[in-house]
Amino acid sequence: MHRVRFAPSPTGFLHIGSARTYIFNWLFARHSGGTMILRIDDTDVGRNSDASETSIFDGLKWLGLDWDEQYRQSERLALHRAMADAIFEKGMAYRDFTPAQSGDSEKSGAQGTWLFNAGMRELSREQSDRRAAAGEPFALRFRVPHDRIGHVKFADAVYGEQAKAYADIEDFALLRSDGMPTYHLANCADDADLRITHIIRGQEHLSNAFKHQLIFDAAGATAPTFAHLPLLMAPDGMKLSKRVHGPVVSVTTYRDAGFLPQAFINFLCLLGWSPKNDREKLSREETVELFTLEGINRANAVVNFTEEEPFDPKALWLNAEHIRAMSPQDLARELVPFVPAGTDPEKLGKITPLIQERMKLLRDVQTVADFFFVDELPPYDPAELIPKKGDAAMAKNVLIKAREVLATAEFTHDALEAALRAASVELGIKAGQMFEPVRVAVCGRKTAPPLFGTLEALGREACLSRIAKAIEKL
RNA sequence: GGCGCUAUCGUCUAACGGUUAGGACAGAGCCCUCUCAAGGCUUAAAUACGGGUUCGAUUCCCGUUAGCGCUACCA
Repeated sequence: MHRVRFAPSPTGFLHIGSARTYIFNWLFARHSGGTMILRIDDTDVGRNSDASETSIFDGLKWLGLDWDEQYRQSERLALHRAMADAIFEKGMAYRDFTPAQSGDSEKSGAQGTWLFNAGMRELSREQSDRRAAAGEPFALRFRVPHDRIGHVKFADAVYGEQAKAYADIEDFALLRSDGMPTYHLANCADDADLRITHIIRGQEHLSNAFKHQLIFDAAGATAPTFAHLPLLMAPDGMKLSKRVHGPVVSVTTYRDAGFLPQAFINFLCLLGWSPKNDREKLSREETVELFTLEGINRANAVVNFTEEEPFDPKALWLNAEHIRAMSPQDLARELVPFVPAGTDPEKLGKITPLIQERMKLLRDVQTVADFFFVDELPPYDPAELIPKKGDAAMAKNVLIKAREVLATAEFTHDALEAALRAASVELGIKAGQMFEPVRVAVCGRKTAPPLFGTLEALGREACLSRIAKAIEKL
């Protein structure tokens, strides 16, 4: 039985990279009939925030991907310390009384890898105990066997066999001087305790996995299978970050713009994973069915966005595909939050099929169908009313004729079309020349949904009054 | 700097060591058409570079270059 976990730290908004990690974990669990675990990794007390946690839950709720068990890392500190103690008692960790390094002073120093703080590794147990008993603060560090020849090894389900020489791994911290576990320790202790079978997470942890392997080994636990995921990059080649790339990296931005959850999931899982059958648009069920770790590739993927167009064109296209695939009834329901409050559901039901294949985002209803929701059309240039190869006089004739015809015609798509086409014949003009002024009069612009359905949805009264107003303009 | 990872059209990707290197998005053009879409057709566009191994490398190996990640008492 596979057990996987998503373990976000509540220190920022739910990022699309994190969402993708969640999605892959979820797909793996559901595909294999396993267990999905949500674990809030909140050991960094200073940086945790409630807003961040809310954002994570909101985001996951919107995605609609459930989980089976939930934990909070901060409630499991005893477990973490027990593991640290066990490792310490085995002599595989030691106390480091060196005061915490102030910031990134020599972070990118050119003098090779830092391995440990001089003098601390060799402290005798007596000395160490005495200083600790005296209340001197210390961090607990893993005693990496630097002298040992050979490598720490593990098989990554995505990246294959991994090996790193003991001599290249620094004595990382297990416990901070305030007694709180570090990420490495807490992670491994929890993963072991929760009997996690597969750790599916971002590639930024690939190098950390050697340390984690060391911890699992030291604690006498079998390490889960690691499966690292290629990272999401910005178009400028940088790692996506809220700070430099803004709201495009936040899941709620996609939700608020009117992405369908499944379209968003579809887009994200195609970034770094392929069903290998040229399928692009996938339903949730199909994705679960097709998902395997073998389909994950190794190169980072870039999410395209610009100042003008904040969403990846492929994400937009997929969203449009999913929108078109919905029943108009379902779509109308999704549209409700994007439409003026109090919009008549019946009217929305009439409008929806007219705009369904003209939308990329749900919020597009506001620009594509705006004229349905106002009593009075915003001002437009009367010149717009003049049809191709025509003049103001023709426009006026058309509108007067249209007003006459529409006053009596049955207000259904087919009847309307027949009536207006007949009218154009009567006037001796092309059908297009007939439709264009009517469209502008009724919609306030030249590009709009199909005319007859629009007239029908708008209703006789509104059409007639808008045409009358247009005639006045000429 | 050290260590790790990666490299196919602009982007996402496909290709038992043998294909005219395929698909999709975005672009261009045509068709359809009451405008706009949608749809159909067409088009342009890639194996980073250099060495091997092999009858034959996108595919395997080595090097170079480039990018990314880690190198914290953040995660």
